[in-house]
Amino acid sequence: MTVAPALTERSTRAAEIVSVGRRILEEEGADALTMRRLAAAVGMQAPSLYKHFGTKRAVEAALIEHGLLELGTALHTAVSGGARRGGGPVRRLLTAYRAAALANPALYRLATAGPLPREDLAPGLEDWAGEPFFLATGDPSRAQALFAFAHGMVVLELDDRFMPGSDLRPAWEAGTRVFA
Amino acid sequence: MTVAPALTERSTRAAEIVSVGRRILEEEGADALTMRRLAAAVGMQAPSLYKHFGTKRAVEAALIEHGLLELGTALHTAVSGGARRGGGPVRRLLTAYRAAALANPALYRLATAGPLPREDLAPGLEDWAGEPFFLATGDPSRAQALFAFAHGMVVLELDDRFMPGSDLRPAWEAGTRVFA
DNA sequence: TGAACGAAGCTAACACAGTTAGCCGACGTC
DNA sequence: GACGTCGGCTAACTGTGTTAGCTTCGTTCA
Repeated sequence: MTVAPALTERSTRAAEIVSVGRRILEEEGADALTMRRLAAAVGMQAPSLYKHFGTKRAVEAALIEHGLLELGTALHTAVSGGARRGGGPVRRLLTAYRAAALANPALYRLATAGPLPREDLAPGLEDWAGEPFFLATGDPSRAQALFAFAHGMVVLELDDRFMPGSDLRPAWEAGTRVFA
Repeated sequence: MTVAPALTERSTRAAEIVSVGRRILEEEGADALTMRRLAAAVGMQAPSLYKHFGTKRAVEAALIEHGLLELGTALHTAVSGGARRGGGPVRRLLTAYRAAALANPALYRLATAGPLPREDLAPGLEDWAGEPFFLATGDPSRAQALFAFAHGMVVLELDDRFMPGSDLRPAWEAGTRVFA
């Protein structure tokens, strides 16, 4: 369970579409990820996209795979990185989680908010990406609670839901202390 | 700060629109809350809605006010409800939070996910609704962390993001113990 | 009493979203 | 050489939020 699952295989053209889609997502935000916009960026007309992906959700599912893979990679290395790095596993996990999420906000939201198209995802990927929470806590329920805290912090920060201008490091610190 | 702020005043027609909108939201979900659908339900054409609300976001802001008011009310009574009820303030707060959120999932999401149109909200409402987290913890950073945990749990549960079929009570219990 | 005016409805229309139908050229295979 | 699939195209449909412009009704004011 410690090696990342392989992503769904795609033709080179499909892979190119996903890659361009990701660039749009990061550079222009989720609203810009439109079938027409995506098609134009890859050099075709919108309906032609449907020769490669059955629906927009399927394109998003491919992007979600990349998001989960990167997030999972960051969390696994953080948790398994031994005593060399500072703090216990919970602290390292939370630090890595926040950094990975804020590095690609749009991809993070796509991958973690809204319903998950599990049938379009590489098998085992979701479990693998979430495994570090169990590794850091040693208990399924605590893992879920810790995941909820981390996701809540990130999503509330991205949505600017905390009091405007408040420094969030103490809140992360409070959560870290409480869960460690 | 302990009495709920007054909501934005509205004409009777505008109030009716909001009330109908809320019914649609709860009975048919967020996707069904369409300007045409809403207008039809209230007995008019879609463009006529713009005589009462400048934009769909404004209608949603009115609904958000109701959501924040109800959520805040539930949290305040939970926190201020003395030793009569079981557990400490954190436990009572989290229990009330989950119950209020799951009672009206669509309204909860509208009120807590995505960017908040603060300029369209009754002044003080947001602060007041979030105050119970401070009252239960006595510390701003712990309050933010606890809020993040609660919101994360609810939103992940609503999005069915936990392993399918998992009982979430232990996770809530773990969070409760950790923050109490 | 009548003129003026604002509030609140209407229809028509626009731009843009995802998506479908149907056509067509290039390519590989029997 | 025929055939079929792959991957592109255009045209078009439905549904979204929203705007422009017209009308109608009730109120107000000279």
